[in-house]
Amino acid sequence: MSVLKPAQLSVSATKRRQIVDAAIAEFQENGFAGTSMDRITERACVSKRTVYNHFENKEALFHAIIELIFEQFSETVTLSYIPGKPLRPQLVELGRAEGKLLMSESFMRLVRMAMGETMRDPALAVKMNERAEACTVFSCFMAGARDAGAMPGIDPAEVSEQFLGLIKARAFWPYVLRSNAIDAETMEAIVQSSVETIMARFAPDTE
Amino acid sequence: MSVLKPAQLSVSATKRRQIVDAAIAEFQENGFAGTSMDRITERACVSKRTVYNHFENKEALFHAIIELIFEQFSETVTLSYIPGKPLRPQLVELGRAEGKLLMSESFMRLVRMAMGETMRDPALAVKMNERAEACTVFSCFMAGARDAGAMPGIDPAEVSEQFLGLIKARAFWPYVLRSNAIDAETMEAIVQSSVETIMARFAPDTE
DNA sequence: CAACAAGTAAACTAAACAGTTTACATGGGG
DNA sequence: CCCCATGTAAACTGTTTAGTTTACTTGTTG
Repeated sequence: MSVLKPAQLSVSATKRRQIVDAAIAEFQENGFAGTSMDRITERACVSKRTVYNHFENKEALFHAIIELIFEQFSETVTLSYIPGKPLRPQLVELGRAEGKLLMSESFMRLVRMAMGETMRDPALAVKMNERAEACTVFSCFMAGARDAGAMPGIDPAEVSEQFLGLIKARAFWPYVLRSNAIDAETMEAIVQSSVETIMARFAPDTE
Repeated sequence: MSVLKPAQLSVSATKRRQIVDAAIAEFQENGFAGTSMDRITERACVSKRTVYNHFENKEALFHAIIELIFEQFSETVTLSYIPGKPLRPQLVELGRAEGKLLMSESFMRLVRMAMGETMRDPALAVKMNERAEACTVFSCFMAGARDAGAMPGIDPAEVSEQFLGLIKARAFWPYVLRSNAIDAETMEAIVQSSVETIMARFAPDTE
């Protein structure tokens, strides 16, 4: 039992990394049922037994990977409302952060695959449910704005859902269904227009 | 070659119907890769050769079915703007029609599966792209409202996308990802609030 | 009713798959 | 320096799959 510090290359748990990387790619490209352990093995440049030493079976490998990717992305959008500063530019900033995530090729591939698998695998749906609390960031932001008097009397959950909805309607949804990539310019316009709508409804007096 | 009129039971193209029904169920339950032709055969109470007489292969059967279901649903939301009548109740009506579709169990199952398959099958993405023009209904409605002076100066596409986005953010998206069913009461509240927001932004003077 | 299109059951092929086993290699810590 | 965690290659099991073939039956139409 080695007691290596995490920063080190940990000998040949590099293997684990190779497996995980290969599995991510394969699952993203072919979904769960469409991916074979043999292909993962080959892509990872690793023996099949090694794969089964690290992960009990295909299902376990799949779940480990979903967990991992969600972890990686849940750290992306982190902003909170700063009292005193005007609301509009802060909303724009928040929208841009979300936009950046939605423009990530790999994130979108993951989401598309995961959606398709929630049907086959109810446990995955539960996992996604828990992780989907990234939306909490938005909710907390709106609560902060309300408490500071910038958006008096609103329901933070409702406003954050509407704001996210406006952005996703044009930046996320079309991308998921039709593989329409979105350029930075369009994304900026979407964010601006979404902020405009939210302000008109929930902070009409400002400005 | 029989020349039977469509209304008739067309002898044993009943078989075709059985195959299609079974395939719809299996594909919705297990996705493309997860579905076997044998299971379709069995569920259809039909011989395997019969399946292959009607559809060249699994892929062809899958595409025929996607086509079919989209056809079936593209007729659901059909409303156009009526000049003279006030805008708000008409928007509510439009929102309710969309809501009804989103509350359909079978439609949502299809969408979830289809999303997962768009990755594996680019041709499917193209097909969904074409079909997604159901959104045209919304766009035309908004254009009608603009031309009648109810929402002056708007971009119909933008408004329709925002309206749809607001509804889907709470009625569609959570359902897709987390299998959260939505009751009629909640749906009505969502429609009302979405209309409110759209009015605040794009028709503020009215009322 | 004869003939043919369409259906049936069941066995078959060839490939892919998840997961196991075997016999062997290696390299780093005690 | 020796030992054992861990890794490797490759063959193997048992199952599942898409798609074919064969020998036979049925129902509709001319």
